[in-house]
Amino acid sequence: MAKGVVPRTARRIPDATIRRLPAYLRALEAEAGQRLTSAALGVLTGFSSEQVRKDLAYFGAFGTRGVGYPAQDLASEIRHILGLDRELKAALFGAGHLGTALARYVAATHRDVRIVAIFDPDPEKAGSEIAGTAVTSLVDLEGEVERLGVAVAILAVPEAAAEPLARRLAAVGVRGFLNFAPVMLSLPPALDGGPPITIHNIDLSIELQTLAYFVQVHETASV
Amino acid sequence: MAKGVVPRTARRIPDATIRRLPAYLRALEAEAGQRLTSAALGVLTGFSSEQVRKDLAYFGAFGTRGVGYPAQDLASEIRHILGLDRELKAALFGAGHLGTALARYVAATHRDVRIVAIFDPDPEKAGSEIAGTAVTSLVDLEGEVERLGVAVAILAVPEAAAEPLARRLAAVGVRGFLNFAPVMLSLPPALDGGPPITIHNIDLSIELQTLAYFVQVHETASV
DNA sequence: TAATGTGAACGCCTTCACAGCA
DNA sequence: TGCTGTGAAGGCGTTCACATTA
Repeated sequence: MAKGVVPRTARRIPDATIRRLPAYLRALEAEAGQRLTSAALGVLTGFSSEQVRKDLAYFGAFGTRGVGYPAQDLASEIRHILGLDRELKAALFGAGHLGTALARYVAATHRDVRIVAIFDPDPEKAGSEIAGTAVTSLVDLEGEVERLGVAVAILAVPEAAAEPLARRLAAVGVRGFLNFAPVMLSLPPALDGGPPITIHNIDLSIELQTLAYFVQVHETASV
Repeated sequence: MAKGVVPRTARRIPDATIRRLPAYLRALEAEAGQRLTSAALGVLTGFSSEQVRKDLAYFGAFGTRGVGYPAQDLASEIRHILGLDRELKAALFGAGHLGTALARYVAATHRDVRIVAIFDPDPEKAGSEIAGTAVTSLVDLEGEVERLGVAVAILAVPEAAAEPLARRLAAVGVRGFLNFAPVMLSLPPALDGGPPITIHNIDLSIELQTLAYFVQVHETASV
């Protein structure tokens, strides 16, 4: 292959690969050494060295044969691939315990993601502040979201509130959702040929109930 | 998800199938009608009808050709498969905002999962109560866990605390972990040929950072 | 020599197509 | 007739094996 800049759209990249990139990034940032081999990165992240090499090779040839990967440069590269070299503007919905925990966690650990607004319908919460961001009522929700340029929404709201809210947000251009409510969000497939909408669901019940299965199965299996 | 050794059952059941069972169960309980076809279940859960049929067929022939599946019976069957016909005893670690939210959510929505203990090192929290369960200090952690028969642990603790804690718990027989700390837990592979340990990680950073990728990619793709 | 980058083989899931049965 | 249950086909992702190169 010709040397130099590798086209970023050359091949289709597996979702599974994308989901491993944050782990590589975390490991690279924690190490901060000069170089790491794919084997070392594998140990740090729990993936095989072949997996590490294949994943990274989708985006270009960042390593040096016989040596390994340059930690700093590779970290920058992954940040760029994930789009974390530009600040991601997020809005949080729901200032309950879950929302509060999320806001604090993001503020404390993600320089690349900024929570630009926190919305909650409770009038008693409006005006308070969580991790440096004011809690706002839902009056003029759409106006605020558009004014702030919110790209993604984090939904920490009750089950019934999630879908109507998501629809309103999708209508004003929010294209990513991190949904903690135990419902399958079904949104219209993006208005008028606009960019697709991505939904990531985090469902505690699924995790708990599948955990129940694996714990139970292993119980019977050992007999 | 953790891989885990697969026991000898009739057929090997894909992990992906297990992860869909809670969605079927939720849909069946919400409907509560007499019968549902695989197509109807598919619409409710967002999966294809073939997928629904294949998943259910792994465990037996529950449906009637030309008719569909009996909602009540199928729900019971799925609860049995997941092991939810016996109460799952869980302990929660960390009584911060996240832990509080989790405890309340589980208490409010899961009759089949019971949080039998909440542990937190903060002496000011010990003695208080969350969702009807007392918060306990870490004194005699092992004794309490064994006495209560804790099967799974929910870890809502700081990053640094997660792995040492998990090791202590694994040593006294806890076999399932739901880990919210952003670390790859690496536990010894189950002591003396005992049952395997299952770890489910819920990592907010991974979800946020991959969401950043998809939002970004679609941006460039549409131009 | 050591470790990357990559075609090929493999295995797991999903989708397809249809046989089987109330 | 209508919908389930299931072998076969197909697709996707991981693992293997090795050619490649600093």
